[in-house]
Amino acid sequence: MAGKTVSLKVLAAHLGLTVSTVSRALNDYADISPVTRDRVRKAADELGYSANQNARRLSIGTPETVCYLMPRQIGANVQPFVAQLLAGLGEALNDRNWDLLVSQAETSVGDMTSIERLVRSGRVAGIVISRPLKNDPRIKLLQQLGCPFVVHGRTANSVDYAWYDVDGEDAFVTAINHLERLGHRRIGFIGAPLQYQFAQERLDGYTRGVAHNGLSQDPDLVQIAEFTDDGGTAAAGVLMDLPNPPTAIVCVSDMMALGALEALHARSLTPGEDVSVIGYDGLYFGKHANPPLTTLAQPQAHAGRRLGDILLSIIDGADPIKFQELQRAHLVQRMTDGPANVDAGQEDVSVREEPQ
Amino acid sequence: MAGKTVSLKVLAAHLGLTVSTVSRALNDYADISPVTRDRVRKAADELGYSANQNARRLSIGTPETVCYLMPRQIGANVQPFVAQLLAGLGEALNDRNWDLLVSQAETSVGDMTSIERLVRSGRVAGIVISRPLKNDPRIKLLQQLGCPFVVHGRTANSVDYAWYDVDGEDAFVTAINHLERLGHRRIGFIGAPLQYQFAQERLDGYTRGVAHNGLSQDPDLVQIAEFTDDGGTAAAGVLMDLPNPPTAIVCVSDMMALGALEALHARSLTPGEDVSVIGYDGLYFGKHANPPLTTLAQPQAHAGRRLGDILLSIIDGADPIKFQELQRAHLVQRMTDGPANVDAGQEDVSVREEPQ
DNA sequence: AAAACTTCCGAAACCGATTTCGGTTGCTTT
DNA sequence: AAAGCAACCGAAATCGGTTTCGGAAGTTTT
Repeated sequence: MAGKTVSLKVLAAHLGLTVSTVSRALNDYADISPVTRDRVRKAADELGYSANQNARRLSIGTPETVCYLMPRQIGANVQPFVAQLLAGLGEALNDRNWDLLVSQAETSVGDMTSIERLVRSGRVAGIVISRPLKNDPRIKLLQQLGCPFVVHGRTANSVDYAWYDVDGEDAFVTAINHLERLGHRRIGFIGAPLQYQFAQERLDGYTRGVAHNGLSQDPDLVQIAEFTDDGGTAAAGVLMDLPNPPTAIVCVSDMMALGALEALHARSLTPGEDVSVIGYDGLYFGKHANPPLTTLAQPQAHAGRRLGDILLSIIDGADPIKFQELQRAHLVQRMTDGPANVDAGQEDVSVREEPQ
Repeated sequence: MAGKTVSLKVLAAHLGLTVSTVSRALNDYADISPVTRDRVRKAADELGYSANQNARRLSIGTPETVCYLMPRQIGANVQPFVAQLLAGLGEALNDRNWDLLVSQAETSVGDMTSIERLVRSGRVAGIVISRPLKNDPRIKLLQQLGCPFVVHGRTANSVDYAWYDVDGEDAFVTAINHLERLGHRRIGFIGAPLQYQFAQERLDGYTRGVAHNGLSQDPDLVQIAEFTDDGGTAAAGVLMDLPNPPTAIVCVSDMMALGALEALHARSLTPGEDVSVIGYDGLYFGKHANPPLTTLAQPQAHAGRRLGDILLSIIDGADPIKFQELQRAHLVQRMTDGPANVDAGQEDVSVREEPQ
């Protein structure tokens, strides 16, 4: 049971049949008698036969494999969502016994050449890409190659391909509305470089929410920084050192929000009391932040599964533009949102509600 | 340039050569004249030819692919290290143009059958598995199958296969020594279920460190709980409600340590002052915990790269038992370790050193 | 100028499956 | 009993490459 790999040929010899008969028996062809079919099945089990996939896929003409293109690290950042996404993707593929390949390139031109090779060499039948740029060249390439794909996120012009995204703009409108109800009139925004579409969307949401509620549109309230916790710290520092600092800050990511909290601590301001902070991502760790971070959570577990299903549908011939799914983020209230404190910037801890 | 896939045959026809000549030209055979070689190369580029990998690998007899077996979620836990590990693995494989497959199974018997299929169907030339059980059946299976593999972590008996691990036992001795120097005499241990070998190792380190330093060996100081933050909270609760609670706690993971911090807060104890807490993993997020978590960090980025290199060496024929690499964890001091406070359990915030 | 080498390329087997097509059996029709 | 019809299986082509082997040119040796 250990030794040599058992091919269709040796299995056939073992049974006194030909390879074609054995193959058809294993693949449930109608012209094989039930008794030989069962006999073949049994022998295959005993000998531990499993069809060579390279041969099989060469023959049937599809690699039965899709590829997830891992996003490069942005900054020194980890990507905690990758594991969950892969789990969901794998689940969708497992139902068909397809394989999941992961690929990553150092550079963005590396991405381009590696996509082209993956497709041209017949290794993958479809590709999932994450976190596209505003105008992402990979999408045009995939379209030119005629390779089925689905995007986790969107680009600026997202009409002619399949994507699954969380509505960042809507989420930020929600956040602004929430803060407005808490009495905030000057709300700061900490953003990421606008080459990423998600960064633009969330800024759009902020802008719309602020305008819609008639809040301050002071351009100084918008701070773009490096997409890391340190970036968040720096941006929050700028905001709080403004002559007229905001009473609340929304951040494009939890990581940046965590950084922002540090800036508040450094100024002896209490998040959620002196200044409200809302992050984005719903990272589990935010629960243990100081204080626990209020955030806009996305249903990550679901994303992988859906991306897989969508991609398989497209490979099966469905029209890509039928798959443009927008999920809503939902507000997870923890401890960093609270009523506006108009004295922010001055120490005023008398309004704390928590006992002890 | 978009349309049909260009095979060796059409490339040969385009050039007026035979497939065998073209193939040998592309593979640098000596019996092809430099001029035709260059001519072939150029045409291949222009037509965007890329050898079909299923055909190629069938022919050369190796899948040129390795598989990473994703660990199942333990508890409701995320696995932030997976992305980094995959990045390192991919890097090692990229050097040879090999592919990286990821696979995951719901159950542990699912793991067994999926390993067997992956190997028997010739899809992978080697496998990486993470976080083995004390006595992990997957290892025996892989050995029986004759499939090259390397383990990220170790089992109880780890003499006859390749592994890469961080020395959890040594790390916990280090932690205990550190706490002893800070004056702690009663140190609690929050562990995970001992079916995982890493859980046993870290407990062993704790036991050895405590014995070596002549500290309290009260069995009540050892608490095993679910491998989640809530498990950590529960275990820390038990410890602190002891008649004679510890002045410090070491935890088998950062996640459990974060949970432990919650238990301390609930009792109005200040981590790092009233009770010291040391985690394990070096999660980046610990930096933003309340307060920032002191931890034993492991060099995760390195792990993937090494695992990939080791596996490739074994596939090349190297002896697996030559690759048994033990990395050291190092203490990252943040804010949750401090001098022993013998009044722990009673509220005493007068010794805080931090201003404001 | 014939023999002996090189140099370079084509023919064909092979990797391990799938799938079409055709040909035996054995059994039912008249 | 001859013809017709299922049911069942084998032969062979095919997928797209790699690799061995042999042979036709062109060059050098005698």
